[in-house]
This record gives sequence, structure tokens and C-alpha cells, in this order.
Amino acid sequence: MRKPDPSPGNNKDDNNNNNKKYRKGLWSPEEDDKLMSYMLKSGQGCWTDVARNAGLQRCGKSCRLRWINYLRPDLKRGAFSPQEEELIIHLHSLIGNRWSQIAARLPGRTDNEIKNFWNSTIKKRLKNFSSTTESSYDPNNKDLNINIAGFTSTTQHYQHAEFMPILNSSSPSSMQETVLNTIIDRLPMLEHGIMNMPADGGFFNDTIDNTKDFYLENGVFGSVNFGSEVDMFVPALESVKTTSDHNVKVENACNNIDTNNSYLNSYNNKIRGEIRDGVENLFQEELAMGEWDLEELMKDVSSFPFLDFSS
DNA sequence: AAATACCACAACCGCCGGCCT
DNA sequence: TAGGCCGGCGGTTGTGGTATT
Repeated sequence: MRKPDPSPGNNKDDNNNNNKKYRKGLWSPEEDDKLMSYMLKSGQGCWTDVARNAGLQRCGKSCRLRWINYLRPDLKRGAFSPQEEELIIHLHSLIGNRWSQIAARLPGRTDNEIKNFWNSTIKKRLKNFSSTTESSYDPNNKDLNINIAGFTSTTQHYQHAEFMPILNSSSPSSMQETVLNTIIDRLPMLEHGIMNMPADGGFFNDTIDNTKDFYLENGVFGSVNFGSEVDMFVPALESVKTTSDHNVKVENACNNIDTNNSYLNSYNNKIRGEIRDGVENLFQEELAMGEWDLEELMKDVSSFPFLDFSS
């Protein structure tokens, strides 16, 4: 929280009006009222105009932020539910620090809120977890169930070392973006504290034991167990370089499926073919647009996000 | 009761990409 | 094509509140 700055000052960050004076710092109730009533009356337009027409000595950007993160009527207040927590962790494991994309799957939550929640709470839990399990963790045991301060997940959830670096790339290629957005567009949404799962034709499909699958068009891409456990099956996207070798990579993706657990074995056999079909479909569609340059992509690969707490 | 440490989160900052002229 | 404007995003900062000593 910052103190309201009584004296308007320069805001060099306001992209266009560097010479104008704007208030900074915390918003006063009067400012909130002005912005709120203006937005409800006139709706969103150009934020610079909003700021001016609402009679605020704020830059448009500041108004936008205040509205989106605080004043919006549809914002959900209060602590994150366990379901929301799980979904955030789940989505973060898939797409990294794309807070806006994650927020898009949690109605009533803002990217800023989720980002703060992640940095202050979840990151800390995972840090504690990694320090307490370091000695006993067996990287070869994919079935190991782990408990992180209130939620349980299989270690598969965290085994995206092959998968995540590309997603963490600070400047992903357009090809990556395309594929990633395809994935993101099919990620589940959370409505009113529970998963919203279209039963027919959606990306979720009921299977045994409360496990839900979400689909990439024709194939299973991941699954969520709504007990308390989250299982992840993700193809090793970073391995995909060209259309010519993607069959091998699809096979690798299928091989990422755990094979030690007997229940999962039969279950995985069922979906193995679906994954192959789905991933094939995806890359046949997407790879027509370009090629993966693996070496280029791996240049700025960062470490596995769950293990990177250096900041 | 006071001092200190820690936490949560609102808001800022800087960069980027799209759009328009 | 270049440059300016604008909105959006992720990273970071800083402060009020709370817990601990």
C-alpha cells in the first residue's frame, strides 16, 4: 500500500502525457467514487478520456488498473478457495507466469491478485515443500504422492522440466504462442468455486474415480482428480521440432504417462491412443505454420519454475 | 507496552505489441 | 515505413496491518 500523494507529480510512465501532472499513490474514496460512477454511467472507453472526463487527476493507466483490480463490480473478494488454489497451481504448472491467462480461468479474480497470491503464499509453500522433501524425494518414482501444505499432488504435476522451459521463455516464438494459446484456450475454467465442466463435447469428460480429463480437440491432454489429487499428463512440447520427427515426439509424450500404477495403467492405456491422436492433430494443424527451432528456443531456458526461487 | 519482523497486497514501473496517421 | 498513442502484461516496490519477541 502506498500513501496517497497529495501533490500531483510527473508520471513518466504515462505513455503519452509526460508533461502533464498526475496524482500517484493510493486512491482516495472520492477518487474511487468518481471513477466508479463514471464507469457505471459511461462504460469503458479510452482510459485517458475516462480519467479526464471523470474529473480525475490520474493517468489513464492508473484508472484502468484501479478499475480492473479493485472497483470492478464483478470482482470476487476474500480468500482463494482450495479449488481456486489447485487450479492456479495446475495452470501455473502448464503455462507459467501468464497471470492474465490464469486469471481468465478464475472469474472474479484479477491477474494482480493471483500474482500476489502466488508470490506471497503458494511460492512460499512450495519452497517449504522443496526444503522438507529434498532428502527423501525419489525422482524415479513418478507415483510418489506429495503433500504441500494442504493440497496433495502427484509428482507428475511437477515433472515438466522438459515441458516448462519453453513456456517460460521470455520471448516465445509465434509458433510457441500459437500452440500455447491453443492449449490455454482449452484449459478449464472455474465458476463459483467449482469446476465448470461441459459434459458433452467440452474438454472435460467423466471417467472413473472422479477424474476429469480435459481435451485438445480429439485427445486427452490432462486430467484433474477432484478428490484432492491432481494428475498431469503433458506431452513434451519442447521436444517437437519439425513435422518430420513429431511422430517420435508424440510417442515420447505418450510415454510420459505413468506406467507404475496399476489403476493408472489401464486408464492410461485407454487414453494413450487419444493423446496420440490429439497431439498429432494439434501439431498437424499448427506445424503447418512453421517449425520449432529447438536450439533457439532452449537458449534462454530457465530452470524449472517450481524449483526456481532465486528471486 | 514497545520494538521488531513478517506478511499481504495495492500500485508503480518498464516493456511490448497493436493500431492509427 | 516510421513514429506516436494506447492498452495490456509481468515484475517489483513499498507500506499498513499483524504477529512475535
